[in-house]
Amino acid sequence: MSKGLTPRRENYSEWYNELVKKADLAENSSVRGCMVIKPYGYAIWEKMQQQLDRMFKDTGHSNAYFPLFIPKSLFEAEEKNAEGFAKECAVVTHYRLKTHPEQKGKLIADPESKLEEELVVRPTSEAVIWNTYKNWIQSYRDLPILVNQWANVVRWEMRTRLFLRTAEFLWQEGHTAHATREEALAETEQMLQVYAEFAEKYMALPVIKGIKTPNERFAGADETYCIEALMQDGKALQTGTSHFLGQNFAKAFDVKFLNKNNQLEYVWGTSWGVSTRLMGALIMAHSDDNGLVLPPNLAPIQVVIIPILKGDNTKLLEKCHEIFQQLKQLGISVKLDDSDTQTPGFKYAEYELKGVPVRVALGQRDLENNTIEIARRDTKTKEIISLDNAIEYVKQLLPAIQQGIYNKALAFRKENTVKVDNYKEFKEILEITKPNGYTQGGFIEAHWDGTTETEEKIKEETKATIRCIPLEYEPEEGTCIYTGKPSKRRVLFARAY
RNA sequence: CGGGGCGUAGCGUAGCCCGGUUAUCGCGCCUGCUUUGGGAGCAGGAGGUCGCAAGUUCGAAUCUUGCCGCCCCGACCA
Repeated sequence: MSKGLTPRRENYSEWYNELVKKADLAENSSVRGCMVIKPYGYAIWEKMQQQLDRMFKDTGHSNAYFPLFIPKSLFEAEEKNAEGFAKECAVVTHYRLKTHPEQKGKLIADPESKLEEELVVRPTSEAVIWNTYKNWIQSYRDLPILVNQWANVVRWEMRTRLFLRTAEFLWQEGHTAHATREEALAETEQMLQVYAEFAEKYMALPVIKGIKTPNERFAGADETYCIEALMQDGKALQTGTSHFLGQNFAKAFDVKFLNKNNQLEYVWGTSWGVSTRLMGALIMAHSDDNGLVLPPNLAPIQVVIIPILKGDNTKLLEKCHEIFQQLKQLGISVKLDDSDTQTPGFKYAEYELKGVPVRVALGQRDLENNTIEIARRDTKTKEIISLDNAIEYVKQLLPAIQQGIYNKALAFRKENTVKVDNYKEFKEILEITKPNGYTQGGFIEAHWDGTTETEEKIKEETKATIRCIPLEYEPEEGTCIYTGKPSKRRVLFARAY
């Protein structure tokens, strides 16, 4: 482990890449565009999964699993969806290898094994799932269907970055079917709410809920809802989406049901997902030049105990084990690092790099004074307190850190969200680098005339896109910053990942 | 797919322009001793198809050609 990270102000994306690797979250694999998620990184993902899964179950959903491969004919069925993903699909064309006729030890796809129908590796599962739902649904009594799946998907991206954009990634995709438009819309909004709550309470990440413009909408949806977060470099990151599919997939796959009046109707659908990209959001929202900063609610290790070993450590280690047990009984995930292969200083740096929220250090001197040193990762502050209060102190410290991290991110977002009313200022804001040396742009609230042409022009000229039409913004009369045409509400612009 | 850059030990690199003993240095790794309250010190040690292939040459990490891979910038994207 080499010392130190590239500071954010020197090179923000270098900082990100190094952090992901040095904190043992993930690494590049020998497969182009695909990553290996390492145990520590996967542990964080598992914490996310567990909590999200709980929230899905609490809102009535069940998990299921659908195939990785989608026959091309099925994939084609919903035209817009197919078109939207066509350019990034991996396609299976053969089902067998054979020895190379000339080169010993080499294999080639057996030309004899060409598939009659090619298989698309799922970039998303609407096609297989709606094709299946067709068989599950006859009557209004079969509805709603509330299913989620945890799976991997493949999107052949041209440029990839660990967690933010990889050719294969892990996610969950919810797919629901409903008898009415209202019910499907309510589901779409409910799941957006679930995502927002998860982001704010668990990831300590404030998010803006909104609706995508037609241009940014999911291929095959009537409406796409999203949550958008602001990263420390001033770029926006979409952290979750929830789609109202209307009857598009029902029509494409002929999914009808008999309603109470004995009339045949198409089913209404939704789909919603979050991915391992959340890991990228977590990293870029909170971490600093010393490494990861993890919110306690998602930290695989919430508290680490480091004994300062010297001479006879029997009493010291006894005390450490006692503290370990007491914290563990409170349901805190705690690690006692009593290895003598590293010095304490090394361990401090290491656990800081890994974002462990609370560090507890105990040495001979503490035993004599009946004290203990407690350090918090988010503020980099440490205190020496009485050993008698240690457990209680740590217990209240974890929620305080969780809140502290959220508050900091929220304050950052407020500082970096501006209302802008003319295009000149709009362009200037995007180019200003803040005193910290690495924040540029941020969220810009501005009026837009509602046309795709204007949106595209602004994107071409500034690289900023409309992240969403925020749900919670009050309507406000104004004029489009680009065309001067009338506008009824502000939308949220930013440069985005 | 266009434009730029890079492949030398697990990682980061020097050497290449101007070919010539045993391929440089740092981190990491191993052993031993001393250490341990913010990334320990000293001593010793292991580790290399110089991306691959062909060519030029008495001789190639170094020059030439071809190929492969990776990174950065653009178009596409959770």
